[in-house]
Amino acid sequence: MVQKSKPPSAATEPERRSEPKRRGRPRAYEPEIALGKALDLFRKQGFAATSLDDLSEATGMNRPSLYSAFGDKRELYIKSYQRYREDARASMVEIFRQEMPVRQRLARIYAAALNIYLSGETGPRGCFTVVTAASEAVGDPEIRAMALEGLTELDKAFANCFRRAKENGELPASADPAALAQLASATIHTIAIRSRARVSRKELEAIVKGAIDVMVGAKP
Amino acid sequence: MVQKSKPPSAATEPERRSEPKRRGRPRAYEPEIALGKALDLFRKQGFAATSLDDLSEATGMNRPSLYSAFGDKRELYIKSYQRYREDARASMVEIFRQEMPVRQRLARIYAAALNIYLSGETGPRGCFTVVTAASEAVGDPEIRAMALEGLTELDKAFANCFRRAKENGELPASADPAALAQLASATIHTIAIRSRARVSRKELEAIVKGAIDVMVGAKP
DNA sequence: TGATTTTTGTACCATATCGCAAATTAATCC
DNA sequence: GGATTAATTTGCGATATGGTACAAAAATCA
Repeated sequence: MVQKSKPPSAATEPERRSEPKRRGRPRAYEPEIALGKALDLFRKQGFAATSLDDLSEATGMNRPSLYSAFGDKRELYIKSYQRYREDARASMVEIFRQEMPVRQRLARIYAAALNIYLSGETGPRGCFTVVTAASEAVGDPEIRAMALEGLTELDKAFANCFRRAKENGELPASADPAALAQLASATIHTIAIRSRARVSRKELEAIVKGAIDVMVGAKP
Repeated sequence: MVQKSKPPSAATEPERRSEPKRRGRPRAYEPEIALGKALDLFRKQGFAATSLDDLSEATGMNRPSLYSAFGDKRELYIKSYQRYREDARASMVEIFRQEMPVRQRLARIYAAALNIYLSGETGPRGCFTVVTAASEAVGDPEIRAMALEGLTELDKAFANCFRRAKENGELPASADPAALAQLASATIHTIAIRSRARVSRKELEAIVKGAIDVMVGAKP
């Protein structure tokens, strides 16, 4: 029940700035990587199918430690989802910010999404929002709010992207950024779902290419 | 533990043709409606979160009866999914078959989809494939095969639809039916997901309209 | 009526699950 | 070194879960 054989010495703990010299027994785990392991499990199995024993084994923490660190199962699920959203946002925010042609921007966003969805040792992990959060959303208002936030955040980013493209003359004046954005989001959703059904990366990339062609016009 | 207070007399059982005069004690349930109740539950809660007690209560059958009729939980889940796909196909096959303008055909397909996704007494039920089957698909080859089948079946129907539209001159010669089809499927998937997050019917219809406009051109 | 057949109803088993309490260990503070 | 603090470990308990055995019930057949 140990996360790392090597205990975190002062030298091997670069993130703790100023070393606050915590009082009691030191933690045998690092919260961030433990949360990452929990996230992996929830993404793979969903909420109900993931037991505390599974989580305990994956994180290397026993149950009381899990509770003291993250609260009960539902809280851990929610914290995992927050972490997922932060990671996903981090992997895309730069692509949305930098200046580049729409086509390239879209291609890079979808490449980032595919990397998130297809990674995983025991099979593709898919998208947290699509695979499990949407499922829990009907019954849990807090999860529903987070899922909605995730959906609209992506819609807005895409809408912004198409609006800029229109201003740059990359899209015709008749283009509707909001409608295009929702199609762009829909493409994200469809590859998330298909990746769960183990559709190959190649096919998913073909879907992405076709979608981009329809949205911004076939490459000249 | 009774499905209907009125026992099925010979007169009130129109579907059993020729009345084979079954030998033993008559069933207290009708398999078709019991399967429908199980389907509702699985759609709402997914596989793991649905217990046999839940299923027993919903179907009005006790567990031994459930087993003798449908097998274990996984088999019941698979039979529910088959039933769902049959129902979904039935609600769309005519729309795909009949002769009508693309725009109208798409509108009617999406209306049918929304009816499936938004119905439900305790909240929107979403799409079986998207909400729960995609989740189980990574770990279960049989479910994965069914999910893949459902996805490609829809893709093909849409591709066929766009191919005909192109032949009829409703779409430009440059249109790519396969790419459009995958976008049309993606739109199905996105409204399935959003419906689970309780996005209103109005908003979903707006998304559908925008998607149709992009796919076949804004209405003149 | 009595034998046969099929389904139902009750009860049960072994295990899994969530959550927590109590004792133990390892660090710092004085 | 002893007190204090915080995390770990072990283990428990109440309940839930998937699955099944077995007897009672309700129909047909002879």
